[in-house]
Amino acid sequence: MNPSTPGTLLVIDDERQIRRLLRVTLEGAGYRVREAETGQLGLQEIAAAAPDGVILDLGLPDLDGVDVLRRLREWSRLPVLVLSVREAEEVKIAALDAGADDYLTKPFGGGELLARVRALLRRASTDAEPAILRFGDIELDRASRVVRRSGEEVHLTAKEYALFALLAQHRGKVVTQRQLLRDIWGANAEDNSHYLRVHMTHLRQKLERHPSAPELLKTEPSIGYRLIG
Amino acid sequence: MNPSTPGTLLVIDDERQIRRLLRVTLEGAGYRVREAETGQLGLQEIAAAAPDGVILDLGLPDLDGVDVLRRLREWSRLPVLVLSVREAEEVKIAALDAGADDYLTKPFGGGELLARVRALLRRASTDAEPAILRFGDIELDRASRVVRRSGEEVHLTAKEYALFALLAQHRGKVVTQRQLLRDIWGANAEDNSHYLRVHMTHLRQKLERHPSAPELLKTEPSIGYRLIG
DNA sequence: ATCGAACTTAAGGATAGTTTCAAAATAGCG
DNA sequence: CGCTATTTTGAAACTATCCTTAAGTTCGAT
Repeated sequence: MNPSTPGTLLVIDDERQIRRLLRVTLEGAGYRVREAETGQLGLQEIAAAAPDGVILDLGLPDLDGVDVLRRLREWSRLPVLVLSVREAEEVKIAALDAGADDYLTKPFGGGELLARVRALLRRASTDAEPAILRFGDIELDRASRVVRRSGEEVHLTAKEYALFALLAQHRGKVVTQRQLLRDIWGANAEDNSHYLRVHMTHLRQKLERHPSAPELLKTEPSIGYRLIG
Repeated sequence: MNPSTPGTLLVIDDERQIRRLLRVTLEGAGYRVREAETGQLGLQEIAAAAPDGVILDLGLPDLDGVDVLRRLREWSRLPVLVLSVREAEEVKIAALDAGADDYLTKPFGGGELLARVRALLRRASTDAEPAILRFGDIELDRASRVVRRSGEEVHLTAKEYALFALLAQHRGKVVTQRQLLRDIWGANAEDNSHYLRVHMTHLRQKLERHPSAPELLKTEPSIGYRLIG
């Protein structure tokens, strides 16, 4: 938003055309841009110039883009936006797992690029959330891991708490079954949506006024659940 | 809108007459116009001159117009308006599937051409997709996966939401039935256009002021649907 | 005008998904 | 080690959503 401090970005890409496209687009929006042609040089540049964010093409000749990312993550949380071609799903996922903050599929429009970059840098600067969240007469105290209902403490089991906390973190948004399962039970339980259903029932019985007509913990059939806040 | 920056357009057409007609009409409205006689030359011109949009005739002698489009889409999302004769439904659909942004049937009036071109460029300039899209009194919050109508939340089923979100993503441009079916139901449901019709009816009943005279969700008979935004 | 293709709309049954209860397995704690 | 709390598993009833069928409508073409 503030054009005086949009920040410096490092583009790591071996194709000159793409580098030029990125430079033009980003400088047009007020960012300063540095370039590196290989992963090796990119890592050096990061250490030397300390940019505010990195745009990393996954199709690099020397190091695999994912490797660059892994190495970087050994010592830095610098925001990284990853670039890939549509087909490379595998690579994209590997990159996200290795700590990429976002990805963009080639070909992309200038507007989309800028939006992603903005989001990338914004996220990096503000990720603090208050410790106590309130939803009607329910409150979640994340600092002490306690849930209260009209002031009274409600005992939740580990899974119940994890579920509630995750939904609370995304208050108002639908959280997919897959996401819930992956975060709480791990990646290999992604199909056991039954777990979710059972624990959701328990949660409702502890937190809802009328458990069978929930006002707080809503179902989105075949998608996921959502906490109304 | 702003006559000082209407942009440069590349016309790719083998018929001199049509090129002249387009040039006159577009320059009259303040656009700068470049021309290319074949698909081959057109692609070169795009790479060299970087126009803001392309008007592509599908009836080219060297490359099939659809091929030109496919090649272009390998590296660019440049807005493309496609020109075809009324009879060539197949080709038109193929072009839209290959990534054309809009189409115009020959013969066409100058006013219609200009309106489409304006829409084409406007759309391209604002593809910094914000999380919340607005269409009249309807808003689509993609982050939360929620749709509101005059502020009130409207509940959409999974299919309805997918359909609406897909159309919204391509606001203003026709999305082919095939595209919709493939994206939402999967590749093997490409013929069941009836699914679309039923769910579109439901969507209209939830979102339109007068469901049987839709202002938002328009039908393009035998092509697809289009969300006016 | 009439026809046909494509579309809209309504309604019921089929299906996929959800809730709920309860019992079996597991984990955690004294 | 045994007890309890928790989680997982299983089964049944229930519900929302989706698909299908069928009738009516629109619109361009013959």
